[in-house]
Amino acid sequence: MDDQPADKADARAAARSSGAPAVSPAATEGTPPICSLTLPQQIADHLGHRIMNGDYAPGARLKEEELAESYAVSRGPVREAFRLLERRGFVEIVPRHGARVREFDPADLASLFSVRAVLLGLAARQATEQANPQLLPLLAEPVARLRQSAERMDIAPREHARIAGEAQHLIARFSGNKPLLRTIEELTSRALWRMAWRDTPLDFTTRARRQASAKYWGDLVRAIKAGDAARAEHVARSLQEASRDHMIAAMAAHRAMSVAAD
Amino acid sequence: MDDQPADKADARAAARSSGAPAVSPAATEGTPPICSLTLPQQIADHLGHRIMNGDYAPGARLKEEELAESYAVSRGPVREAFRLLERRGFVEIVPRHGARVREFDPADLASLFSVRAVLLGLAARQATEQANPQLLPLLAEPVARLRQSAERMDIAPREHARIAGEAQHLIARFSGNKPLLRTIEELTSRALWRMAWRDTPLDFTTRARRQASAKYWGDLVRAIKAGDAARAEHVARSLQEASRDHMIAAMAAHRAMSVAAD
DNA sequence: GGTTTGTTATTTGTTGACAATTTTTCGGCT
DNA sequence: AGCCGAAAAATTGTCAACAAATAACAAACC
Repeated sequence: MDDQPADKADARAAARSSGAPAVSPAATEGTPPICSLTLPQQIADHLGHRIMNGDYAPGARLKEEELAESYAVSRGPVREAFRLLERRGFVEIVPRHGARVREFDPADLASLFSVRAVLLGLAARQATEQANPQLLPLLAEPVARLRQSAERMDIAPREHARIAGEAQHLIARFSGNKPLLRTIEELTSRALWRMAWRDTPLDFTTRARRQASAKYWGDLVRAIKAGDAARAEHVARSLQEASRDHMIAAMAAHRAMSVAAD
Repeated sequence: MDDQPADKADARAAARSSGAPAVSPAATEGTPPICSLTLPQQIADHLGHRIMNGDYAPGARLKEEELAESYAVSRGPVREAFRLLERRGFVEIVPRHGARVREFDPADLASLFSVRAVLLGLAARQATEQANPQLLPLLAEPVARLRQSAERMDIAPREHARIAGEAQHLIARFSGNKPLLRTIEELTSRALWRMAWRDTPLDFTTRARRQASAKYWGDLVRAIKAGDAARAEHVARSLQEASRDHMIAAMAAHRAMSVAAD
């Protein structure tokens, strides 16, 4: 007696009532109005996290119907979620072949950081030129925490990275350059994804590295305070490039160890 | 006797047979297979050109159904075309309010070129480091044409701009940095759109400017040939920054004249 | 008269079905 | 046995209709 659309409707109902794989706060049917986030956006966020988590390997196909079923929605929102994820650099959409998780080209990681380095350099320069008096007070706190973290090594690597990212974001924001901010944020999300990749240690933050980084940040703050835009650019860029080189070296070492274990 | 869906179907049929506002080679029903380009892509291309042409003012709303009817397709492809155009920076999509042509913030134009300048600087540096022997021969032709154009002023401004863009693209390609190339191309498409805006003269290419530009290109080629990556970066960046400053000045002058005409 | 609220109308969000295309599989051939 | 070709299955592309949300408008109230 069950006609075909019935099972799908049932699946949706089940997913909605049992909150398991449902998008997030949709849930118990009693909560009607405030989702604020669009359905495709919720799906994109969730899928993005799953991709970062390694649930989908790079190059894996993302089938529309399959995901639509798992999220208990139709294919339309899923398709739009793909577009959002493509914009964020997580997937690539090939016209007649569907969406795939973007491949992981290790060489691109270094390239990504090189680009980010020059952009953050420019951001530091323009932020110095803007000379917004709000910047230095706001920057003081994360920089102090970074220094403290380098001295006492009492902050987890992820937290250390988060604070550094916060400081970089401040620089980008106060550059007063909207396209620059936008571009940096896009590249950052891609870079972080690749860095967070699976069993990569992510603990590139040795004591020496943290101390070097703290020194750079001190120099950068001084340059901004002095209004020396050219120096600010140079310091910010060098900071990022040093970070990049350290990361590449650490990854090479890690890889060598892995190979040796075979 | 005509029910509601009939008129729409008629509209589609009419648009298909009379090739007027149809996308492009869809047409007479007999030509089935080779479109190679997806429907949303065709729509996005066409809409993009219309936006560049000024047919839609910045901030104008792009209504799905309206465009769907004009292109004789459903709303689905139009919606996806919006997403493509958003990626290219032509429109912005506000979740529950639809798509609008992106506003024209003159300040962003200078910012865009600043970002482009540092990125092309990095591209020149890395292209020099790569030292691919194919680059210099390929670069020779457009640079020669640029120099000739500066001497004889016998090339239209648009063509001059096109050749310059071609040379820049070569630098970006031969940097061997995929994320960099990608980013530069994205920014370029946005910048060109804004430059081509309406009655803007676009003729920033005075004789003096062309000569200065040609000189920069000569320096850049020499730096690449000499393998001096740092100098290549500096020259390429300076070239773009000079171009940016000239453009800003020209636009300010143009604006002053327009205001004086009131 | 101005503000607020209820109603209507337009526009976007979502859905399920159908069509076109691609990928896979199976059979036949060299 | 390996390879090419054709049918079948699976997957994406497109469509038209329905539902929800927003925007516009009108009327009533303060």
